[in-house]
Amino acid sequence: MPPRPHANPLFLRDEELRQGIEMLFYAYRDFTSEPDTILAKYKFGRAHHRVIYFVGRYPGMAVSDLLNILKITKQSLSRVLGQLVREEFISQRQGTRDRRQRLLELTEKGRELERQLTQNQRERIARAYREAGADAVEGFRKVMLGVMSSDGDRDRFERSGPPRR
Amino acid sequence: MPPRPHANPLFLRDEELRQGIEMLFYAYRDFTSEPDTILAKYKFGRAHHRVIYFVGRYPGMAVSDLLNILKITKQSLSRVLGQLVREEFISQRQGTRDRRQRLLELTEKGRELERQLTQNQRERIARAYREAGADAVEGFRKVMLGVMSSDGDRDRFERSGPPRR
DNA sequence: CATATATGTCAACATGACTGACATAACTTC
DNA sequence: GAAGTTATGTCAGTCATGTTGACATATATG
Repeated sequence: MPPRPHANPLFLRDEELRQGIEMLFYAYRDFTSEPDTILAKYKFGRAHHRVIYFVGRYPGMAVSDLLNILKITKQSLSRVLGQLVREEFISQRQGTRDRRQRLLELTEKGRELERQLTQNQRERIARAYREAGADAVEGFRKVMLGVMSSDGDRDRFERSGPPRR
Repeated sequence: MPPRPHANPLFLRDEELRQGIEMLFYAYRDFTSEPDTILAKYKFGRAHHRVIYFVGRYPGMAVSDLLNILKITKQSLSRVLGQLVREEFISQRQGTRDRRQRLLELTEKGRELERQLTQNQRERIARAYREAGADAVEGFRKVMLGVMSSDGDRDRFERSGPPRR
C-alpha cells in the first residue's frame, strides 16, 4: 500500500521527512521486540531492560544519574529498580564522596541477563552496520545526534575514535 | 560520566555497537517527548498518535493494515481507534471490494491534530537532516532499514527518488 | 454448504508512566 | 550551628497501553 501520489511541489521534501519519522517507528518497534520476549520470562518489562542496560554501562552510577538518562520520575524508577535490587540483579552501596548516594552495580546474575538482552540488540546493530558500510554508519550517527534534544546527551557520543583522514 | 575504560581487544567494536543501541534510545525518547505533551491536552497517548499518523499517511486503509503496521492486538487497537472514531478524529466507511472492511480516514478535525503532531517531528527530522547533510541522510536510511526485521517494512521505503549519478 | 477472514466486543490483568504528599539523611551555605 | 538544599525513598491513587482468552457477526471464498 504505497502512499497516494500528490501534486504539491513540497511533496518530495514532505515524503522524505515522513519516511524519516516512519523509519524511527519501525526500527524502534523491531529493536525492542525480541528483548521484550526474553524479559517476559523473568516477568520484567522494557523498563527493567533500560535500568539493567545503563547500570551495566556505567557501573557505580547513582540513582540520580539514572533518572537523568531515563527522564522518568523517581517513583516510576523506584518500582523497577526496587524489584531488580530485591531479586538481586542489581546491588547498591553507599557513596563515599556523598554518603546520600546509592551507587548501583549489576550482580553476576544481573550481568548474565544484561548480556542475554544486549547481545540481541548488538547483533541487530552489527548486522545493520555491516550491511550499510562504514560511511553509512557515520551518517547514521550524525543524524541520530541531530534528532536528540540535548547537548548533554550528544556529549556521551564523542568520538575519540579513528583519526579522520 | 564516560564509560569506564576496558582492556578487551573487542572493546572498540563493542563500544561502537553500544553507542548504536544508546543512540536509538535517546533519539526515540526525545522524538516522542513533545508530541506526547500535545496529546496529553486531548487526553490521548502515544498510541493515538500512531493511529492518527498512519491513517493520515494511508487514507482509506483497513483496520487489518493498521494492525500489520502497529503489531499490536486488535483489542489494543480497538480501544484507541474506538475513541478516535467516537470523538470524530477518524471516520469509517464500508469497503466496496470487500464489504467486511472498515476503511479509515481522518476527518478535518483529525487532519488538524495530525498536522500539529507531525509538524513537530518533521521539524526535528528536518533539522537533523539539514545539519547532517545529504550523504549522512543516505547512510541513516541504510542503517535504519537494516535494523528493521522484515522486508515487507523495508519495501515501504523504496527509493523511486533522484537518479544516482 | 463449509470454512476462512475481517472486524468487533467483553472481561481480566500487567506494566509503566504520572501527580501529590510526606520523610530522612547528608551536604552546603550563611 | 542553624537553615536551606539535595539525594533518595515511600505511600497512595490514577491513567494509558499492552496482553490473553472467549465469543459474535457479517462477508468472502472454495
